[in-house]
Amino acid sequence: MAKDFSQYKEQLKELVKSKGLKYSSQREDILKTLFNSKKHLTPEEIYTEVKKINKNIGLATVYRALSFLESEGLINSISFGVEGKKYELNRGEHHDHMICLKCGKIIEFFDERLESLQEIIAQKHDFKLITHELNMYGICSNCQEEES
Amino acid sequence: MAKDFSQYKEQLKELVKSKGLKYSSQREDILKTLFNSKKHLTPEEIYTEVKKINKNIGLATVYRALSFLESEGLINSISFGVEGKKYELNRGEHHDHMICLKCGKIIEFFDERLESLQEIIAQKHDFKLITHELNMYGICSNCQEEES
DNA sequence: TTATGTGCAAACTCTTTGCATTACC
DNA sequence: GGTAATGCAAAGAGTTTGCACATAA
Repeated sequence: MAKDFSQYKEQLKELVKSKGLKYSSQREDILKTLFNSKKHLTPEEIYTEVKKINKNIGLATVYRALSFLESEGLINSISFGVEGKKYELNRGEHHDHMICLKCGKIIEFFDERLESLQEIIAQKHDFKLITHELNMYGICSNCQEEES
Repeated sequence: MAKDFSQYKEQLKELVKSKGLKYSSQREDILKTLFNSKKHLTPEEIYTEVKKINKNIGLATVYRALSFLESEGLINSISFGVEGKKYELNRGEHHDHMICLKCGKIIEFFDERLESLQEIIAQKHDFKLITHELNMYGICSNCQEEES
């Protein structure tokens, strides 16, 4: 069952309170923008989106909020070769990415075998695995059709 | 058997010739710097290194050479969260990376099971896999000892 | 000789920071 | 009322580009 936005909002409120910080509508709006997005967004895209709700927000606030939210684990970022950093809401389900080199489409997937295999490899190197990032680059099925 | 530098130099010469371009000592020096390095280097670090051989080289030349060499597959780049893009010589052996979050150490590894599993997953999504990048983040064995 | 490659500096893009002001607790 | 958060503008870092000159073919 997917969480609805009020649960993320609650999470943010508790986090802010537990740290003795203050709640702000800006951080909420940014979180909501990521909640509503089906794809990964750049800081610039988030800024544009949030402005539709709150015309007065500044780009610096977006950057500040993003690093805060990421350091607290409410959101995640991925960085692909050329396109720079992109953010997504941490919906509590780890996944990896396939990125189409033609159209830029991002396919999210999860495979348990991949997870456990990495754990085995880490152990072999006496490495304490905390997290990982797997990006598979190639051509998505749509673009393959267009090629032929 | 590991290749020695003359083979990379030859590869560069042939590439340049086949494209109707010109050979330059700068590109060679940059390639040699990557050949001699045991770790991944940032453009700035490469610039500093190359300057020891060729005092007159410009940073712009380093950037231009790096994107040329990368687009031709002679070198590879990886980009970790904060530290930006880093380059390494393509020694013809694909590998993935473990990155220690404490000391920044990079461990290279290769595991065939990981490769074939990705191929299987890609097929399931009708995705034509071309390349991938797997970064595992955690604590290396040295840093684990220090912790306890 | 002629086009590519280079070095330098300026331009650009992305991100961070300083500061006065606003707004939460 | 006191402190964190914001908006703005300026500063920084990293990278790219324009142009005149150097150099390989």
